[in-house]
Amino acid sequence: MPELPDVEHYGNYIKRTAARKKITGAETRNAKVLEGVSGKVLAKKLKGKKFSRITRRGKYLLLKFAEEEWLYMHFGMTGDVAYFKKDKEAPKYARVLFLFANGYALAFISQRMLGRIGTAPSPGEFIKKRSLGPDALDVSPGKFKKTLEGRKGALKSALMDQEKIAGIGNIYADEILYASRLHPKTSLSELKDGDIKKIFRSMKRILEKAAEKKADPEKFPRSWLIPQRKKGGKCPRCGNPLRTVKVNGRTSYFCPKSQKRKK
DNA sequence: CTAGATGTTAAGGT
DNA sequence: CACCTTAACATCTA
Repeated sequence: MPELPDVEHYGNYIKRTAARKKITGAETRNAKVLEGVSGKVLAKKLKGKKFSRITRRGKYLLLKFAEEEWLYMHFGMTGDVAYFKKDKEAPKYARVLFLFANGYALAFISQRMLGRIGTAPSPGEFIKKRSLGPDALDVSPGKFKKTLEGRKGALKSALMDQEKIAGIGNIYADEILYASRLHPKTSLSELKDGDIKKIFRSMKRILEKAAEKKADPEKFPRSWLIPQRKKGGKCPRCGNPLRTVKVNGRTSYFCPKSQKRKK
């Protein structure tokens, strides 16, 4: 479930497991997830290095392993990381294993193989190349307002546009809209300043709380939409069945009672 | 068996 | 340029 809170959690996990361990190599089991680098070159680059710094921008995790050398990870629609003892069997769908001198390995897991791994000279260069917007947890209220103001299209599409704000996907966009009591098809042009403030505050609160709960929906407040975000789900506020509508080509869940369309 | 699932990108169009 | 839609990617599950 890799949106911002999930990736934040993976980064924290690596910080307390694989970080600062001496790397002895990398085992690529599915080269499909590699971008711009071969398994052989990746292993050679990493050998003898350590992941010395870990940072995140939106849904991308960036790991420093040398001067001007960073590894980036993106998880696509499904993904995880797992640190395990190498004499044990690797987790299912482990596509790349980073091997350490202590006998452990870090698995990059990608069931649907939509995840990607590559290298970049620095987070700054990487962000520029991908045109990533500010991280959703970092963006200031002023910048947020400017990003949404005077534009066309659906609010939800803008929230999910990684070049505008990085980190929000379909699931958390629904949660933010639910908290803001806005219909998923609300367009940017009908938003008032008060709405933008409300959306901003909901966004920060939700992403922070979700990251704190390690992106585990079972630990989310029961007032949230996500645990009910499934067929037959009910609105935690009023108990009525949630409805769905397509926005941006993706399914949106919402409460028809509290998220009415203004226009 | 079929449709849809947390994402991104390309290609085409308005 | 800004924005929209559709398809594709590979795999699993309802």
